[in-house]
Amino acid sequence: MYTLTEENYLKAIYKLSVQTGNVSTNQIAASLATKASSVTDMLRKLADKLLINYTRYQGVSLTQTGEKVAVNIIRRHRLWEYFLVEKLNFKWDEVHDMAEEMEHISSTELIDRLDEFMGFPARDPHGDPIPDCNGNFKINDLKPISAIPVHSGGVISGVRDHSSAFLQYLEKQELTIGKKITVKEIISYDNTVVLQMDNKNLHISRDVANNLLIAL
Amino acid sequence: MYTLTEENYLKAIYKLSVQTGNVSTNQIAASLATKASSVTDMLRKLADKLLINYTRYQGVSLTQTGEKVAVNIIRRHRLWEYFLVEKLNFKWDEVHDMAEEMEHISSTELIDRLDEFMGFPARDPHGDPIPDCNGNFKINDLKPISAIPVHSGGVISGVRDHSSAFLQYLEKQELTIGKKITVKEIISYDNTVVLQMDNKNLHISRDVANNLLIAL
DNA sequence: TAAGTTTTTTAGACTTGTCTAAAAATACAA
DNA sequence: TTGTATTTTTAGACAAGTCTAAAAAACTTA
Repeated sequence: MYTLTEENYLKAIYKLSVQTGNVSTNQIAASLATKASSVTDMLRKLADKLLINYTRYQGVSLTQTGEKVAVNIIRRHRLWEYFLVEKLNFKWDEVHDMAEEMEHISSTELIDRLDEFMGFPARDPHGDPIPDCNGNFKINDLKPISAIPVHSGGVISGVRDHSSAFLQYLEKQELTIGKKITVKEIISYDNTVVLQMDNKNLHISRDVANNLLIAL
Repeated sequence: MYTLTEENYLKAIYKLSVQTGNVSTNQIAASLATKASSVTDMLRKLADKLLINYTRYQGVSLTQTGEKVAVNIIRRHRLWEYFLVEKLNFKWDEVHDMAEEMEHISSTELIDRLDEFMGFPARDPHGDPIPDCNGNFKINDLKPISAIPVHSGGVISGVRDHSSAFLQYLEKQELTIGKKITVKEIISYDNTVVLQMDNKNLHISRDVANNLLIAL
Protein backbone atom coordinates (compact mmCIF):
# COMPACT_ATOMS: atom_id res chain seq x y z
CA MET A 1 0.00 0.00 0.00
CA TYR A 2 2.48 2.63 1.16
CA THR A 3 6.25 2.34 1.14
CA LEU A 4 8.18 1.99 4.36
CA THR A 5 9.54 5.50 3.90
CA GLU A 6 6.13 7.00 3.28
CA GLU A 7 4.83 5.34 6.44
CA ASN A 8 7.71 6.71 8.46
CA TYR A 9 7.11 10.23 7.17
CA LEU A 10 3.41 10.04 7.96
CA LYS A 11 4.08 8.79 11.45
CA ALA A 12 6.64 11.54 12.08
CA ILE A 13 4.30 14.23 10.79
CA TYR A 14 1.48 12.87 12.92
CA LYS A 15 3.54 12.87 16.10
CA LEU A 16 4.86 16.37 15.47
CA SER A 17 1.46 17.78 14.61
CA VAL A 18 -0.08 16.43 17.80
CA GLN A 19 2.41 18.59 19.67
CA THR A 20 2.57 21.66 17.48
CA GLY A 21 -0.18 21.93 14.84
CA ASN A 22 1.36 22.71 11.44
CA VAL A 23 4.70 21.01 10.97
CA SER A 24 7.81 22.50 9.37
CA THR A 25 10.23 20.87 6.97
CA ASN A 26 13.09 21.21 9.42
CA GLN A 27 11.12 19.58 12.24
CA ILE A 28 10.46 16.56 10.06
CA ALA A 29 14.09 16.42 8.95
CA ALA A 30 15.26 16.46 12.56
CA SER A 31 12.80 13.82 13.68
CA LEU A 32 13.77 11.46 10.84
CA ALA A 33 17.49 12.23 10.99
CA THR A 34 17.53 13.29 7.36
CA LYS A 35 18.08 16.53 5.40
CA ALA A 36 15.53 19.25 4.72
CA SER A 37 15.97 18.81 0.98
CA SER A 38 15.04 15.14 1.19
CA VAL A 39 11.97 16.08 3.18
CA THR A 40 10.84 18.59 0.58
CA ASP A 41 11.05 15.91 -2.11
CA MET A 42 8.99 13.49 -0.10
CA LEU A 43 6.43 16.12 0.86
CA ARG A 44 5.68 16.69 -2.80
CA LYS A 45 5.09 12.96 -3.27
CA LEU A 46 2.84 12.69 -0.21
CA ALA A 47 0.88 15.74 -1.35
CA ASP A 48 0.43 14.16 -4.81
CA LYS A 49 -1.05 11.13 -3.11
CA LEU A 50 -3.40 13.35 -1.07
CA LEU A 51 -1.92 12.25 2.25
CA ILE A 52 -0.85 15.73 3.36
CA ASN A 53 -1.83 19.36 2.82
CA TYR A 54 1.24 21.13 1.57
CA THR A 55 2.03 24.50 0.06
CA ARG A 56 5.64 25.57 -0.41
CA TYR A 57 7.15 27.37 2.56
CA GLN A 58 3.94 26.89 4.58
CA GLY A 59 4.55 23.66 6.46
CA VAL A 60 2.29 20.63 6.31
CA SER A 61 -0.64 18.93 8.00
CA LEU A 62 -2.13 15.49 7.41
CA THR A 63 -5.29 15.01 5.37
CA GLN A 64 -7.98 12.74 6.79
CA THR A 65 -6.55 9.86 4.79
CA GLY A 66 -3.04 10.64 5.97
CA GLU A 67 -4.12 10.74 9.57
CA LYS A 68 -5.93 7.42 9.22
CA VAL A 69 -2.77 5.83 7.87
CA ALA A 70 -0.64 7.36 10.63
CA VAL A 71 -2.96 6.27 13.43
CA ASN A 72 -2.97 2.79 11.97
CA ILE A 73 0.83 2.65 12.08
CA ILE A 74 0.71 3.76 15.70
CA ARG A 75 -1.90 1.10 16.46
CA ARG A 76 0.37 -1.55 14.97
CA HIS A 77 3.42 -0.26 16.80
CA ARG A 78 1.75 -0.21 20.19
CA LEU A 79 0.10 -3.62 19.81
CA TRP A 80 3.44 -5.19 18.89
CA GLU A 81 5.08 -3.50 21.87
CA TYR A 82 2.40 -4.93 24.10
CA PHE A 83 2.93 -8.35 22.57
CA LEU A 84 6.68 -8.21 23.07
CA VAL A 85 6.38 -7.26 26.73
CA GLU A 86 3.35 -9.30 27.77
CA LYS A 87 3.86 -12.45 25.72
CA LEU A 88 7.59 -12.61 25.04
CA ASN A 89 8.70 -11.06 28.36
CA PHE A 90 10.83 -8.28 26.99
CA LYS A 91 11.41 -5.28 29.22
CA TRP A 92 9.79 -1.95 28.38
CA ASP A 93 13.10 -0.40 27.42
CA GLU A 94 13.93 -3.15 24.90
CA VAL A 95 10.96 -3.15 22.56
CA HIS A 96 11.02 0.09 20.65
CA ASP A 97 13.33 -0.84 17.79
CA MET A 98 11.68 -4.20 17.20
CA ALA A 99 8.23 -2.62 17.13
CA GLU A 100 9.61 -0.03 14.71
CA GLU A 101 10.15 -2.85 12.22
CA MET A 102 7.00 -4.77 13.02
CA GLU A 103 4.69 -1.78 12.62
CA HIS A 104 5.18 -2.03 8.86
CA ILE A 105 3.66 -5.50 8.53
CA SER A 106 0.67 -4.62 6.45
CA SER A 107 -2.15 -7.08 7.13
CA THR A 108 -5.10 -5.50 8.95
CA GLU A 109 -6.59 -8.91 9.64
CA LEU A 110 -3.35 -9.91 11.36
CA ILE A 111 -3.29 -6.88 13.60
CA ASP A 112 -6.97 -7.22 14.50
CA ARG A 113 -6.46 -10.83 15.50
CA LEU A 114 -3.35 -9.94 17.47
CA ASP A 115 -5.45 -7.34 19.28
CA GLU A 116 -8.08 -9.96 20.08
CA PHE A 117 -5.44 -12.55 21.10
CA MET A 118 -4.15 -10.14 23.73
CA GLY A 119 -7.61 -9.18 24.98
CA PHE A 120 -7.87 -5.73 23.37
CA PRO A 121 -5.35 -3.93 25.59
CA ALA A 122 -6.06 -0.24 26.14
CA ARG A 123 -2.44 0.90 26.60
CA ASP A 124 1.01 -0.19 25.50
CA PRO A 125 3.83 -0.89 28.01
CA HIS A 126 4.71 2.82 28.18
CA GLY A 127 1.15 3.83 28.97
CA ASP A 128 0.36 5.14 25.50
CA PRO A 129 -3.22 4.44 24.44
CA ILE A 130 -3.72 1.89 21.66
CA PRO A 131 -6.13 2.97 18.90
CA ASP A 132 -8.93 0.47 18.27
CA CYS A 133 -9.57 -1.04 14.83
CA ASN A 134 -11.51 2.07 13.82
CA GLY A 135 -8.69 4.36 14.83
CA ASN A 136 -10.38 5.69 17.97
CA PHE A 137 -8.37 6.29 21.12
CA LYS A 138 -8.15 8.77 23.95
CA ILE A 139 -5.40 11.34 23.83
CA ASN A 140 -3.87 13.48 26.52
CA ASP A 141 -5.66 12.05 29.51
CA LEU A 142 -2.41 11.87 31.50
CA LYS A 143 -0.51 14.70 33.20
CA PRO A 144 3.19 15.06 33.94
CA ILE A 145 4.00 14.99 37.65
CA SER A 146 5.41 18.49 37.24
CA ALA A 147 1.93 19.78 36.41
CA ILE A 148 0.07 18.74 39.54
CA PRO A 149 -0.08 20.66 42.80
CA VAL A 150 1.82 19.78 45.96
CA HIS A 151 -0.02 17.29 48.24
CA SER A 152 -1.91 15.78 45.33
CA GLY A 153 -0.98 12.52 43.64
CA GLY A 154 -2.08 9.64 41.48
CA VAL A 155 -1.02 6.47 39.74
CA ILE A 156 2.01 6.36 37.45
CA SER A 157 0.47 5.60 34.09
CA GLY A 158 2.84 6.62 31.31
CA VAL A 159 6.04 8.27 30.15
CA ARG A 160 6.76 11.08 27.74
CA ASP A 161 10.37 10.17 27.09
CA HIS A 162 10.72 6.67 25.62
CA SER A 163 14.51 6.49 25.65
CA SER A 164 15.94 3.38 27.23
CA ALA A 165 18.16 5.54 29.46
CA PHE A 166 15.06 7.10 31.03
CA LEU A 167 13.14 3.84 31.24
CA GLN A 168 16.05 2.07 32.89
CA TYR A 169 16.37 4.88 35.42
CA LEU A 170 12.68 4.55 36.28
CA GLU A 171 13.02 0.79 36.60
CA LYS A 172 15.88 1.23 39.05
CA GLN A 173 13.89 3.68 41.18
CA GLU A 174 10.86 1.36 40.91
CA LEU A 175 8.92 4.23 39.40
CA THR A 176 6.97 1.85 37.21
CA ILE A 177 3.48 1.89 35.81
CA GLY A 178 0.81 1.23 38.43
CA LYS A 179 2.71 2.68 41.39
CA LYS A 180 0.89 5.23 43.56
CA ILE A 181 2.71 8.46 44.31
CA THR A 182 2.02 11.75 46.09
CA VAL A 183 3.88 15.02 45.57
CA LYS A 184 5.13 16.03 49.01
CA GLU A 185 7.16 19.11 48.19
CA ILE A 186 8.82 21.02 45.39
CA ILE A 187 12.22 22.39 46.32
CA SER A 188 12.25 25.88 44.88
CA TYR A 189 16.02 26.09 44.45
CA ASP A 190 16.17 23.62 41.52
CA ASN A 191 12.58 22.40 41.23
CA THR A 192 13.42 18.96 42.55
CA VAL A 193 10.19 17.13 43.28
CA VAL A 194 9.91 15.11 46.48
CA LEU A 195 7.57 12.15 46.06
CA GLN A 196 6.09 9.79 48.56
CA MET A 197 5.85 6.21 47.32
CA ASP A 198 5.42 3.01 49.37
CA ASN A 199 5.82 5.15 52.54
CA LYS A 200 9.26 6.28 51.45
CA ASN A 201 10.40 9.65 50.13
CA LEU A 202 12.02 9.92 46.72
CA HIS A 203 13.69 12.92 45.06
CA ILE A 204 13.29 13.34 41.30
CA SER A 205 14.56 16.14 39.08
CA ARG A 206 12.36 18.60 37.23
CA ASP A 207 13.24 16.75 34.01
CA VAL A 208 12.06 13.43 35.34
CA ALA A 209 8.90 15.02 36.72
CA ASN A 210 8.20 16.44 33.26
CA ASN A 211 8.48 13.06 31.60
CA LEU A 212 6.60 10.89 34.06
CA LEU A 213 2.83 10.88 33.59
CA ILE A 214 0.10 10.09 36.07
CA ALA A 215 -3.63 9.49 36.03
CA LEU A 216 -5.37 11.47 38.73
CA MET B 1 22.21 -6.52 8.23
CA TYR B 2 21.02 -7.58 4.75
CA THR B 3 18.48 -5.80 2.59
CA LEU B 4 15.05 -7.25 2.01
CA THR B 5 16.00 -7.99 -1.58
CA GLU B 6 19.23 -9.73 -0.65
CA GLU B 7 17.33 -11.90 1.82
CA ASN B 8 14.80 -12.85 -0.82
CA TYR B 9 17.52 -13.82 -3.28
CA LEU B 10 19.32 -15.94 -0.68
CA LYS B 11 16.11 -17.70 0.25
CA ALA B 12 15.28 -18.39 -3.39
CA ILE B 13 18.77 -19.72 -4.11
CA TYR B 14 18.60 -21.92 -1.04
CA LYS B 15 15.27 -23.44 -1.97
CA LEU B 16 16.36 -24.07 -5.54
CA SER B 17 19.68 -25.58 -4.57
CA VAL B 18 18.05 -28.04 -2.17
CA GLN B 19 16.19 -29.41 -5.18
CA THR B 20 18.83 -29.15 -7.87
CA GLY B 21 22.39 -28.48 -6.68
CA ASN B 22 23.89 -25.57 -8.64
CA VAL B 23 21.34 -22.93 -9.51
CA SER B 24 21.01 -21.06 -12.81
CA THR B 25 20.30 -17.39 -13.39
CA ASN B 26 17.06 -18.19 -15.19
CA GLN B 27 15.81 -20.41 -12.37
CA ILE B 28 16.31 -17.59 -9.90
CA ALA B 29 14.65 -15.10 -12.22
CA ALA B 30 11.62 -17.37 -12.59
CA SER B 31 11.35 -18.02 -8.87
CA LEU B 32 11.51 -14.31 -8.00
CA ALA B 33 9.37 -13.18 -10.94
CA THR B 34 12.11 -10.87 -12.19
CA LYS B 35 14.40 -10.70 -15.23
CA ALA B 36 17.64 -12.59 -15.77
CA SER B 37 19.56 -9.33 -16.16
CA SER B 38 18.40 -8.16 -12.74
CA VAL B 39 19.50 -11.47 -11.29
CA THR B 40 22.98 -11.16 -12.80
CA ASP B 41 23.38 -7.74 -11.21
CA MET B 42 22.35 -9.03 -7.81
CA LEU B 43 24.54 -12.12 -8.08
CA ARG B 44 27.59 -9.92 -8.47
CA LYS B 45 26.64 -8.04 -5.29
CA LEU B 46 26.01 -11.21 -3.31
CA ALA B 47 29.32 -12.66 -4.50
CA ASP B 48 31.13 -9.45 -3.44
CA LYS B 49 29.65 -9.96 0.03
CA LEU B 50 30.84 -13.59 0.04
CA LEU B 51 27.30 -14.96 0.35
CA ILE B 52 27.43 -17.00 -2.86
CA ASN B 53 29.98 -18.75 -5.07
CA TYR B 54 29.58 -17.31 -8.52
CA THR B 55 31.52 -17.41 -11.78
CA ARG B 56 29.99 -16.02 -14.94
CA TYR B 57 27.87 -18.47 -16.92
CA GLN B 58 28.45 -21.19 -14.29
CA GLY B 59 25.46 -20.84 -11.98
CA VAL B 60 25.67 -20.24 -8.25
CA SER B 61 25.74 -21.98 -4.90
CA LEU B 62 25.55 -20.54 -1.40
CA THR B 63 28.65 -20.12 0.75
CA GLN B 64 28.49 -21.28 4.35
CA THR B 65 27.61 -17.74 5.40
CA GLY B 66 24.96 -17.49 2.71
CA GLU B 67 23.40 -20.75 3.75
CA LYS B 68 23.33 -19.67 7.39
CA VAL B 69 21.48 -16.52 6.44
CA ALA B 70 19.04 -18.44 4.24
CA VAL B 71 18.27 -21.04 6.89
CA ASN B 72 17.70 -18.27 9.37
CA ILE B 73 15.14 -16.64 7.09
CA ILE B 74 13.39 -19.99 6.75
CA ARG B 75 13.42 -20.39 10.54
CA ARG B 76 11.78 -17.02 10.92
CA HIS B 77 9.22 -17.71 8.22
CA ARG B 78 8.15 -21.04 9.66
CA LEU B 79 7.98 -19.82 13.25
CA TRP B 80 5.75 -16.93 12.23
CA GLU B 81 3.53 -19.30 10.25
CA TYR B 82 3.20 -21.47 13.33
CA PHE B 83 2.36 -18.42 15.41
CA LEU B 84 -0.29 -17.25 12.97
CA VAL B 85 -2.02 -20.63 12.89
CA GLU B 86 -1.63 -21.75 16.50
CA LYS B 87 -2.02 -18.44 18.33
CA LEU B 88 -4.04 -16.25 15.99
CA ASN B 89 -6.20 -19.04 14.50
CA PHE B 90 -5.48 -18.41 10.86
CA LYS B 91 -5.96 -21.30 8.46
CA TRP B 92 -2.95 -22.97 6.87
CA ASP B 93 -3.78 -21.54 3.47
CA GLU B 94 -3.89 -17.95 4.72
CA VAL B 95 -0.52 -17.44 6.34
CA HIS B 96 2.08 -17.52 3.59
CA ASP B 97 2.01 -13.90 2.49
CA MET B 98 1.98 -12.54 6.02
CA ALA B 99 4.93 -14.73 7.01
CA GLU B 100 6.70 -13.56 3.86
CA GLU B 101 6.70 -10.06 5.37
CA MET B 102 7.39 -11.12 8.93
CA GLU B 103 10.41 -13.24 8.06
CA HIS B 104 12.38 -10.04 7.50
CA ILE B 105 12.05 -8.77 11.07
CA SER B 106 15.69 -8.90 12.04
CA SER B 107 15.98 -9.46 15.81
CA THR B 108 17.39 -12.89 16.68
CA GLU B 109 16.43 -12.42 20.31
CA LEU B 110 12.84 -11.85 19.23
CA ILE B 111 12.68 -15.00 17.15
CA ASP B 112 14.30 -17.11 19.86
CA ARG B 113 11.78 -15.89 22.41
CA LEU B 114 8.93 -16.49 19.99
CA ASP B 115 10.24 -20.04 19.56
CA GLU B 116 10.27 -20.52 23.33
CA PHE B 117 6.83 -18.91 23.74
CA MET B 118 5.37 -21.51 21.41
CA GLY B 119 7.21 -24.42 23.03
CA PHE B 120 9.89 -24.97 20.36
CA PRO B 121 7.65 -26.44 17.66
CA ALA B 122 9.33 -28.95 15.35
CA ARG B 123 7.22 -28.26 12.27
CA ASP B 124 5.24 -25.43 10.75
CA PRO B 125 1.54 -25.78 9.82
CA HIS B 126 2.47 -27.31 6.45
CA GLY B 127 4.68 -29.94 8.04
CA ASP B 128 7.96 -28.28 7.10
CA PRO B 129 10.62 -28.68 9.79
CA ILE B 130 11.61 -25.53 11.73
CA PRO B 131 15.37 -25.00 12.09
CA ASP B 132 16.48 -24.53 15.71
CA CYS B 133 18.43 -21.47 16.84
CA ASN B 134 21.65 -23.04 15.57
CA GLY B 135 20.20 -23.70 12.15
CA ASN B 136 19.86 -27.46 12.60
CA PHE B 137 16.84 -29.27 11.25
CA LYS B 138 15.95 -32.52 9.57
CA ILE B 139 15.38 -32.53 5.85
CA ASN B 140 13.60 -34.94 3.57
CA ASP B 141 12.21 -37.31 6.15
CA LEU B 142 8.80 -37.31 4.50
CA LYS B 143 7.71 -39.13 1.34
CA PRO B 144 5.02 -38.28 -1.20
CA ILE B 145 2.13 -40.72 -1.20
CA SER B 146 2.98 -41.49 -4.82
CA ALA B 147 6.28 -42.99 -3.67
CA ILE B 148 5.04 -45.69 -1.31
CA PRO B 149 3.88 -49.17 -2.28
CA VAL B 150 0.27 -50.31 -2.40
CA HIS B 151 -1.07 -51.64 0.93
CA SER B 152 1.37 -49.52 2.95
CA GLY B 153 0.43 -46.25 4.61
CA GLY B 154 1.29 -43.66 7.22
CA VAL B 155 0.33 -40.34 8.74
CA ILE B 156 -0.20 -37.24 6.62
CA SER B 157 2.61 -34.95 7.75
CA GLY B 158 3.30 -32.32 5.13
CA VAL B 159 2.70 -30.86 1.69
CA ARG B 160 5.00 -30.08 -1.19
CA ASP B 161 2.72 -27.58 -2.90
CA HIS B 162 1.92 -24.62 -0.63
CA SER B 163 -0.59 -22.91 -2.90
CA SER B 164 -3.86 -22.00 -1.26
CA ALA B 165 -5.76 -23.78 -4.02
CA PHE B 166 -4.10 -27.07 -3.06
CA LEU B 167 -4.43 -26.48 0.68
CA GLN B 168 -8.10 -25.60 0.37
CA TYR B 169 -8.71 -28.75 -1.66
CA LEU B 170 -7.04 -30.85 1.06
CA GLU B 171 -9.08 -29.14 3.74
CA LYS B 172 -12.28 -29.97 1.90
CA GLN B 173 -11.31 -33.63 1.56
CA GLU B 174 -10.20 -33.64 5.21
CA LEU B 175 -6.76 -34.72 4.08
CA THR B 176 -5.14 -32.72 6.87
CA ILE B 177 -2.01 -33.19 8.90
CA GLY B 178 -2.26 -36.02 11.42
CA LYS B 179 -4.73 -38.14 9.46
CA LYS B 180 -3.83 -41.82 8.94
CA ILE B 181 -4.09 -43.18 5.42
CA THR B 182 -3.39 -46.43 3.59
CA VAL B 183 -2.85 -46.81 -0.15
CA LYS B 184 -5.39 -49.40 -1.29
CA GLU B 185 -4.84 -49.40 -5.03
CA ILE B 186 -3.30 -47.47 -7.89
CA ILE B 187 -5.51 -47.37 -10.96
CA SER B 188 -3.09 -47.98 -13.80
CA TYR B 189 -5.14 -46.14 -16.42
CA ASP B 190 -4.44 -42.64 -15.01
CA ASN B 191 -2.46 -43.36 -11.83
CA THR B 192 -5.32 -42.31 -9.59
CA VAL B 193 -4.51 -43.38 -6.04
CA VAL B 194 -7.22 -44.95 -3.93
CA LEU B 195 -6.74 -44.19 -0.25
CA GLN B 196 -8.40 -45.60 2.80
CA MET B 197 -8.99 -43.04 5.51
CA ASP B 198 -11.41 -43.22 8.46
CA ASN B 199 -12.75 -46.48 6.98
CA LYS B 200 -13.78 -44.71 3.81
CA ASN B 201 -12.22 -44.85 0.35
CA LEU B 202 -10.96 -41.69 -1.31
CA HIS B 203 -9.69 -41.18 -4.85
CA ILE B 204 -6.87 -38.68 -5.39
CA SER B 205 -5.05 -37.80 -8.58
CA ARG B 206 -1.40 -38.53 -9.30
CA ASP B 207 -0.72 -34.80 -8.88
CA VAL B 208 -2.23 -34.71 -5.42
CA ALA B 209 -0.39 -37.90 -4.44
CA ASN B 210 2.87 -36.26 -5.51
CA ASN B 211 2.29 -33.24 -3.32
CA LEU B 212 0.97 -34.86 -0.17
CA LEU B 213 3.68 -36.13 2.18
CA ILE B 214 3.52 -38.84 4.81
CA ALA B 215 5.66 -40.12 7.65
CA LEU B 216 5.92 -43.89 7.62
C1' DT C 1 11.83 49.01 5.49
C1' DA C 2 16.34 47.43 4.48
C1' DA C 3 19.91 44.17 5.83
C1' DG C 4 21.03 40.03 7.65
C1' DT C 5 19.74 35.44 9.21
C1' DT C 6 17.22 31.33 8.98
C1' DT C 7 14.28 28.19 6.57
C1' DT C 8 12.87 26.02 2.55
C1' DT C 9 13.25 24.77 -2.09
C1' DT C 10 15.69 23.69 -6.41
C1' DA C 11 19.28 21.63 -9.19
C1' DG C 12 22.16 18.07 -10.04
C1' DA C 13 24.29 13.86 -8.57
C1' DC C 14 24.56 9.17 -6.25
C1' DT C 15 22.80 4.31 -4.75
C1' DT C 16 19.81 0.36 -5.00
C1' DG C 17 17.21 -2.44 -7.60
C1' DT C 18 14.83 -2.80 -11.65
C1' DC C 19 14.05 -2.93 -16.85
C1' DT C 20 14.82 -3.48 -22.26
C1' DA C 21 17.71 -4.34 -25.98
C1' DA C 22 21.77 -6.05 -27.70
C1' DA C 23 26.10 -8.70 -27.33
C1' DA C 24 28.68 -12.69 -25.74
C1' DA C 25 29.09 -17.30 -24.14
C1' DT C 26 27.42 -21.83 -23.96
C1' DA C 27 24.69 -25.84 -25.41
C1' DC C 28 22.70 -28.60 -28.88
C1' DA C 29 22.04 -30.80 -33.34
C1' DA C 30 22.84 -32.12 -37.89
C1' DT D 1 32.40 -29.05 -36.55
C1' DT D 2 29.63 -25.61 -37.92
C1' DG D 3 25.44 -23.29 -37.42
C1' DT D 4 21.40 -22.39 -34.57
C1' DA D 5 19.09 -21.85 -30.32
C1' DT D 6 19.32 -20.84 -25.63
C1' DT D 7 21.21 -18.79 -21.66
C1' DT D 8 23.68 -15.29 -19.53
C1' DT D 9 25.85 -10.98 -19.34
C1' DT D 10 26.59 -6.11 -20.56
C1' DA D 11 25.13 -1.46 -21.62
C1' DG D 12 22.27 2.14 -20.83
C1' DA D 13 18.08 3.92 -18.78
C1' DC D 14 14.59 4.63 -15.07
C1' DA D 15 12.25 5.23 -10.23
C1' DA D 16 12.70 5.86 -5.31
C1' DG D 17 15.01 7.99 -1.90
C1' DT D 18 18.94 10.26 -0.44
C1' DC D 19 22.73 13.91 -0.47
C1' DT D 20 25.44 18.63 -1.16
C1' DA D 21 25.56 23.16 -2.80
C1' DA D 22 23.28 27.06 -4.23
C1' DA D 23 19.12 29.94 -4.90
C1' DA D 24 14.74 31.72 -3.25
C1' DA D 25 11.48 32.91 0.21
C1' DA D 26 10.38 34.15 4.78
C1' DC D 27 11.45 35.85 9.11
C1' DT D 28 13.90 39.21 12.41
C1' DT D 29 15.43 43.25 14.10
C1' DA D 30 17.29 47.56 14.11
